[in-house]
Amino acid sequence: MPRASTTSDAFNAVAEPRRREILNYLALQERPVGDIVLSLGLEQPSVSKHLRVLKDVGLVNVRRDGRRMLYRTNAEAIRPLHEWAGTFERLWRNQLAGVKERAENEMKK
Amino acid sequence: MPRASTTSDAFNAVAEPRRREILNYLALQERPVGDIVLSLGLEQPSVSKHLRVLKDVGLVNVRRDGRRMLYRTNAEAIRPLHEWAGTFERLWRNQLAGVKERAENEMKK
DNA sequence: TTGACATATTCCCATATAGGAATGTATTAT
DNA sequence: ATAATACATTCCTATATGGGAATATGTCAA
Repeated sequence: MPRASTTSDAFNAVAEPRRREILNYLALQERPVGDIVLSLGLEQPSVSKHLRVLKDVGLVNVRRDGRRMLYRTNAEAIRPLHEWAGTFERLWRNQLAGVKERAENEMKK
Repeated sequence: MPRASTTSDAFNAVAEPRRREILNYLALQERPVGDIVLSLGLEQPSVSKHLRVLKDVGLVNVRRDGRRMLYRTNAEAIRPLHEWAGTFERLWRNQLAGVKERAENEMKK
């Protein structure tokens, strides 16, 4: 069995660095495809394909404006990721505290 | 060019659902491989392979205990994910506020 | 209508999977 | 030394991928 499809969920979709860049870029304003192409320096078909994946998992919304398509990040779809990662927050705080404490004890010697 | 390797970074590594389950399971205590096999109901080689990926990207730590290997989640390595997703937090808050407001305006009509 | 513009899709290909089965390696017990 | 235990690795295969190139689709302008 190969890897799960990139369109199977947000986790798989954002595994690709360019798609994360696109989401960053589209976070604050909706933008036409051409702007993404220019700003991120990717080929147009490549951008369209990435947008397709992002749209399929609901990470971006689209609307037509004349002959342009305006895309925008749907932040809500990123939330599950943030929440899953957030369940470990306590742990890294404690782990860091432990490291710090050990370092301080080391100083006292 | 195919997809980036699962071991290329934490984002790719956690795209696989079973690996997220393993990280959840190993979050609070270190555990031997056999426990993971029993608890998650996966085949042993499969678990070993997933652990290899997680170890390669630093998402778990290992130590030997006799003939067992004790694995534990390294929460610190999950942080970048949490932080990247967190940059969108404002947005989904605003977007939700917008939805709520629109709904309330609708009620007033 | 024809052409230009903006975006999407298709085709081709090398590559990295995840699972299953089988086997290898390290460590302890007898 | 030998067996048993606990993991790790290898081999196999079907499949989804991302990039490049070419082409298709849709919309506006003249």
